[in-house]
Amino acid sequence: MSAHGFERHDHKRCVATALAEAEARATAEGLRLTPVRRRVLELLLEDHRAQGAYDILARLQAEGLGAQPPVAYRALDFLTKNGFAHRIERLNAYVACTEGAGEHAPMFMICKGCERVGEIGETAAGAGLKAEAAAAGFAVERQVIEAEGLCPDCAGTGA
Amino acid sequence: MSAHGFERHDHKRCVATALAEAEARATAEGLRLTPVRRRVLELLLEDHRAQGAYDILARLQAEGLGAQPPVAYRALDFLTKNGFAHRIERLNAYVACTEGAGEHAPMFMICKGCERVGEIGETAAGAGLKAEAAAAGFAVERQVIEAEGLCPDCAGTGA
DNA sequence: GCAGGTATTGTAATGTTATAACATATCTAC
DNA sequence: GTAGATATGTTATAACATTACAATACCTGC
Ligand SMILES: [Zn+2]
Ligand SMILES: [Zn+2]
Ligand SMILES: [Zn+2]
Ligand SMILES: [Zn+2]
Repeated sequence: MSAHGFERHDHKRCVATALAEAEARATAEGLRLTPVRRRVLELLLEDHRAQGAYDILARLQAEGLGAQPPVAYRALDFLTKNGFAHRIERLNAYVACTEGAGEHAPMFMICKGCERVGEIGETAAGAGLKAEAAAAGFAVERQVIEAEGLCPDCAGTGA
Repeated sequence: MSAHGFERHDHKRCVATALAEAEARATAEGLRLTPVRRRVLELLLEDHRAQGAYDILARLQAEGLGAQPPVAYRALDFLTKNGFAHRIERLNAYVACTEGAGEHAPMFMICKGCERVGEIGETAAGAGLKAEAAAAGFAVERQVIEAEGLCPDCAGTGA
């Protein structure tokens, strides 16, 4: 089931799976999923909305896990560098990864109605981008593919 | 000459053409290309690098054209809304459009070596994005497609 | 177990990007 | 020339991000 995050689903299971996979991969690859990092991942997993670094920071502060911006940014850097989360450039915010595997260059769909962000792992858009870049002799190191609009639910309600 | 901005070219002509087209389109569509807006467009056209709002603001200040952030942001908003310039989300910065026509959803190639930004008007990436979104029932209003890496010149030098 | 190096966290200060809100001026249409 | 719309001037503040350095935790070899 190609979960892009908008369809109805058992989100508790969704969270549990993601967390378990993260733990497993961290162990396998010798990554240290420390308390702050793990907690930030949990916070991002709470729903499929993107959260800003300062939203995360506020939560950490409330829990006594860190008081200054670098605490949040460092955890988010760790999570994004290792593919547990992604940064949404359009929003200057972060979402938990819903595609599990390590390296990937996904595309995102950002709903202006409900603020959810859907992820698609490998896309025609990504392939197209690589092809265009190659044709121009451009060597791609990182790519950003984001669509902003209305998710199926929100488009239906005319919102 | 599908100018993506990286190839060698007569940049004076490049600027003159863009400016003339902007004037023409502004007149045709009843848009007001005021002194500040026109000057900001000129500043963006100076080269094919992206410039931050505060870079622009500094230039305006030096020229006595405006002293506060909103002056720069408003001009940039006008230019981007009307397709004379584009915002590069990855850089929180702005480039002049090199594709002339009105509505378009381009992709950008951001060089980490020389900081130039190349634009491609309509791309396979854009088409792919639309297709993926449609398949997911997502209604796209705006899209962001940006590749970061090395341009042909910079990739050659191993930089 | 303990020294020494590496990775992580704590904290203060600061830098950068962006907007809200409201006053004033300019343009356009009638 | 007056009214309404559009654009600009200005203050203040919000939102996002990093630098720099100190302290601690952790691993690893001995
Ligand atoms: Zn879920
Ligand atoms: Zn939605
Ligand atoms: Zn040029
Ligand atoms: Zn370059």
